[in-house]
Formats: sequence, structure tokens, C-alpha cells
Amino acid sequence: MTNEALSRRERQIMDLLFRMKEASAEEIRESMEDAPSNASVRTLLRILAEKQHIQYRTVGNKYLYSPATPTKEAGQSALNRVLDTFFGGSATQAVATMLSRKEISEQELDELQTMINKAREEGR
Amino acid sequence: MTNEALSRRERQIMDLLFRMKEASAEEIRESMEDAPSNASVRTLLRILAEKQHIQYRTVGNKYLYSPATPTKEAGQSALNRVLDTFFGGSATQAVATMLSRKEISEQELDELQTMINKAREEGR
DNA sequence: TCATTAATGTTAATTTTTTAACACCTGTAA
DNA sequence: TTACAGGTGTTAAAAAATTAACATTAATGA
Repeated sequence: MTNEALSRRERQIMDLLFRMKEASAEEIRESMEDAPSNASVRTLLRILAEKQHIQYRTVGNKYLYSPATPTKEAGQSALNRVLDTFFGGSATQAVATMLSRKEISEQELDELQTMINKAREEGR
Repeated sequence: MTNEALSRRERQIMDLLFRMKEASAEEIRESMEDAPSNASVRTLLRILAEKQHIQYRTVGNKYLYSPATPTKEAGQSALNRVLDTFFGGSATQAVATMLSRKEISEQELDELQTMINKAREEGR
């Protein structure tokens, strides 16, 4: 796992890219709350690319950037970190928090139910 | 909500404090992978206290530091961020990931089950 | 052709973060 | 008393992160 800690801006841009899936330097800049210049964003992107955290492809004459790690994998890792840091590693506690934080639709509850049943079967 | 982004070290120390609940500068330093000097840790702690992210009490002649925000609250907020960033805000997806990441005990599954039932009743 | 526009590339100044040196304070054992 | 151990407080040097100026390149329309 590539595990050098990211700087503030680097993390901010990575998070945006995970949300946006793929974006140009300018698009990223526009979606930043406290955006610096376009050149600054590009510098950060260059650094992130060097560190292998992002990749890019050219479309016409511009670059589109995206995370090098699949979103799912990165999400799992981020989730684990939150679980360990705030919930003593307990998934149950974390789920309890999620359920209490906002309305979960009937449908979502059904889906969760299905997952639990499945986990039970597999666990046997 | 206090929402200035933290620097790398600041975040590292905050996360440790959430795990440790309460600790002295030296204890924090010892639990750091890539620890700087004791004086450096104290500088960071002073800054975090100024920014109101931590609080401290004196015990004998030393200070014990702890997060200013309750762990539960901070955890909820961190969880939301992860949900939004990596799972399109879907709690269901996140739970699916948790269930697949490692073995969940029968007991934990029971607890989850209970939570879902409860959420269903309340939702009605 | 040539000016304009919209990109990226390079480099360096500025600002923030990180680090630790050094001073000071307090209790305690020789 | 004195000097040592174990804390905190202050300040400034060093390193890293952030920013943007300026250069360059490619495509396009007058």
C-alpha cells in the first residue's frame, strides 16, 4: 500500500477526485471551496502523479485525472481507519451511528437485511 | 463546527488522541510511528489547544490532553465524510463493504439485526 | 500568415508547518 | 544546600507545502 501521508491540499484534491471519478485541473479547481490558481492545482496534480496517487489520460489537448487506487479499495481503507480511530474497530458501533444519523429508507433497510442474512450463511 | 483543516502532524495527533482518549505529550510521542522530539509534540499540542481542538487538565506537574470534541460526534462526522467521498453517501454500500472486509461474529450480526429492527419500528 | 485562446511545463518566491534548542520551574535525594 | 530529573514555555531555524509568475506549445479563426 502506498502509505505516505498526504499534505492538506493533496488530500483535498484526492477526495475531490474520488467524488468526481475523473476531472481536469480546471474542473477540480472550480469544485474547491478555497481554490488557489489553476497553476497551483496543476502543481499539486503533478506531485500526486509522481507519488502514483493519481493517473491521467489525454483527451484532445487536455489531461483528465483520476485516482490510481480503485474507489472501492480506497473507501474500504478509509473506512477501516475511521472504525479503528473512533469506534474501537467495532463495525457494529459504526453501523449504529449510521442508522441514527439520518433516515434510512425501508428499501435500504431491506438491503441491509439481505446482507446480514448472506453474511450469516457464509459465516456458517 | 470547528472546521479548519488540520496539518499532517495535527491530524496525526488528533487521531491518536481519539484512540487514546487522554494522554501526556510524552505518551503521544511514544505512540507515534515517526516521532519527532518531545518539544515538537508539545508545540503541536499548544497549537491544537489554541485552535480549540483539544483540552487539557493538569495532574501533578504534568498535562493530560484529550480531544475537545466528543469521540462519538467526531466519529459521526468522519464517517459521513467517508460515506460521501467514497460511497456516494450510501450507508448501505458502506455496510456492505464492512461486512465483506473481515469476519463479523454471530453476536455482532445479532446486534446489527436488532438495530435494523429498531430502525424499522422507529421509521414507521 | 498571424494573433488569440486555451491548454501544459518550469521555476522560484512566499507561507505554513515542523522541528528542536534553550530557558525556566518544581520536587527530591544526596 | 545543591544538583539532578522531569516537567513546561518561548523562540527561531529548517523543511515542506503552497502559490503563482512566466514560458511554451498547439489549435483556430480572421
